[in-house]
Amino acid sequence: MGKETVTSFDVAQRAGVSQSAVSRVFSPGASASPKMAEKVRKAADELGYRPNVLARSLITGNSKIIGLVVAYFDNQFYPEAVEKLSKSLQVEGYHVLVFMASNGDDIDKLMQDLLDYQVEGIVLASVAVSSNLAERCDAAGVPVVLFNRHQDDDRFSSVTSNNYDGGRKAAEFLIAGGHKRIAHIAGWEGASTQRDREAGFRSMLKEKGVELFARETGNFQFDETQEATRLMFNKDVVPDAVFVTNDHMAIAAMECLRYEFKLSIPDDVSIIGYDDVEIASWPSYSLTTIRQPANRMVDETVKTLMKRIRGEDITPHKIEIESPLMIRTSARIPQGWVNE
Amino acid sequence: MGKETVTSFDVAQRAGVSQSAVSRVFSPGASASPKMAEKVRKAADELGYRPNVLARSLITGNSKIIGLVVAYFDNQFYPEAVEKLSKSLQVEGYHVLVFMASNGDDIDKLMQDLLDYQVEGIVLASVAVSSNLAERCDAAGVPVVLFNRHQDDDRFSSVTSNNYDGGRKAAEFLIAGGHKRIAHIAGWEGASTQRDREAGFRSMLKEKGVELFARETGNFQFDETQEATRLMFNKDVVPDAVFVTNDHMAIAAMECLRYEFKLSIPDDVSIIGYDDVEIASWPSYSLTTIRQPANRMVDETVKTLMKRIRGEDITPHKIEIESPLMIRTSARIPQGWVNE
DNA sequence: CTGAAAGCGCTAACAT
DNA sequence: ATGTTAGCGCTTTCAG
Repeated sequence: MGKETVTSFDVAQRAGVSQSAVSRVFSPGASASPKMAEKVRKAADELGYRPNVLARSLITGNSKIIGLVVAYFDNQFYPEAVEKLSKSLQVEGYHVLVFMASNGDDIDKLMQDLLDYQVEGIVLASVAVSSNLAERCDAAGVPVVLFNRHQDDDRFSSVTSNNYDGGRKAAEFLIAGGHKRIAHIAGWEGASTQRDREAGFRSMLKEKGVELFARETGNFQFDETQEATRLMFNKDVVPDAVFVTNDHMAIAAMECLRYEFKLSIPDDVSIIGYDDVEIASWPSYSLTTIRQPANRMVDETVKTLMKRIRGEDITPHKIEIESPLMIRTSARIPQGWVNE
Repeated sequence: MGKETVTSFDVAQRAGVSQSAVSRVFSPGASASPKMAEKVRKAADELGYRPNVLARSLITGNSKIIGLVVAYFDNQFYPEAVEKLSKSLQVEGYHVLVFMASNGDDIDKLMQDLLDYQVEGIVLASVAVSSNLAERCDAAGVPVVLFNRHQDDDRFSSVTSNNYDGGRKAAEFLIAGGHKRIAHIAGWEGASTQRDREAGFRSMLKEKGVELFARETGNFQFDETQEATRLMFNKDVVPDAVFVTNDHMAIAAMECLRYEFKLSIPDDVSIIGYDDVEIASWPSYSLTTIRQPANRMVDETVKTLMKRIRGEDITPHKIEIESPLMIRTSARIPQGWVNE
């Protein structure tokens, strides 16, 4: 086990130049003669020198690291998004420091830890945070973007799909399909996505004069969703359609409906989800769902972050991405339906 | 947007003590009188002071960050593992800096970047690395553990399941089930997991005097696996059982077999996977598979890393975790089969 | 274009 | 137990 650190000083010595010359050669906007650069590069290679990013950031203030807080990977939407996010950030020269928020963790504390690492930006995936922390991030000049959530706090940017509209589309499709007993299985009500999707869903129902037939909560959890499904279908009269708040939960419901209740989808009951995760398109589910475009959401997240880091655009934005209905076969297709 | 950094110096001033006193109060094994600690804490709180981890690490040499390189999240096994890994490391006071290796990326370069961040350890999930890099990590005193892969290079620790044995179990189960045309769909052959699982599988086949009926490659990819499946089943005589190298691919194969070939599982063909990801247990698949215990693998990874970081145990180890057969219904269950 | 010198925020001897 | 003094490895004025 070796631990001899090769410093810019060592390189300077070997190349017969000053230490600051070495620094220049390894800095982006450097001014060094080709000859010098050559000498230095050679010496560096021979010694196996590489600049210490941490030392650099201490002085420049640019750690080149972005903090990411994410609650869980069960819902496939998140690993998908995180993979894309990480890759996008990498091409910008940034890297992601991950904080997994275990259930019941103090998010504020996590974010403090994050700030201690001198992150240049923070993305919060599916977690909310106190306004006290918002304050601190603001004070530290660290931009925060909420991914797939939004909060009223004006200090945060957020990137979501148009959840309200998505909810409306789900309702419209189900109603047009001639369903008479339309139900909803909800996620955790503290989440803005849940509230917005449901609000949109209900607004369309109302507009068409349709009453919500039943409602249960699955809390974004697979098991709890199955429990909710049982509650909903252990009745004399059961729904003929259900809008489930996300695909992960929708699939839980489908498994339960098919294998415990022996119901046929969509003949006995139509299911609509939200997200359009990879799994949704597998033939076993062929889930009709509202597509939440992870790619575009990530692009906007990165763009927002970079702008704010570069100080180009200081004001937080709430970005909403359009989410199309992906028609597959888990929900009855209305006669003559023409998708917008 | 503020950016006034509060330093230990500011706190010292306000508390009327020396700067090093502040440092001591915020250091683990500090020696500070209760009174002093009190004063300092108060001043720190009022100013919103928090130690700069990067500055600290510059001097202590402990960045408290672990580098993670991971290739993809498509295979659910990885997000599961990464979530657990991140959480475990967090309780040890470490955090994970993620590098996503896009296909075709130069892993060596990625690892160099990682080293530039002064990571204290590196875990490589499903990627291999040149011995040149092994050299550098060794020189830098940074322990590397291969997760779910192994390499012959002695400088790396590795944590895998007992893939060879797992392959044997799969074959044994299929043979005992009376299958006559046993096939294999392989992953990328550069991966040790693939080689080991297949080697074990074949060794048991041989032992029982059974010939491998067919073999195709799915390259760990969903689509390619479906292509491989088509190749294999667009024949007059087709397999009556197939061992697929991992669950992710096994599910791809099942989708193809059921919905394109209208085959019944396990009546027409038995399927065995490997990993036991969450999805495998869903009723739609009820996949018989070799369980690769992510929990234990992560525990061993963290343990190995911590030991080496603390300098307690310098020698790299190759750890193999036992992997039990999870019997579900995707493969015919042999008459009177008794699981070990 | 290059070198000398200062200092980023902190910890760790070394004194007291 | 506390303060003083050196740096960690680097970037960045400032002279030359």
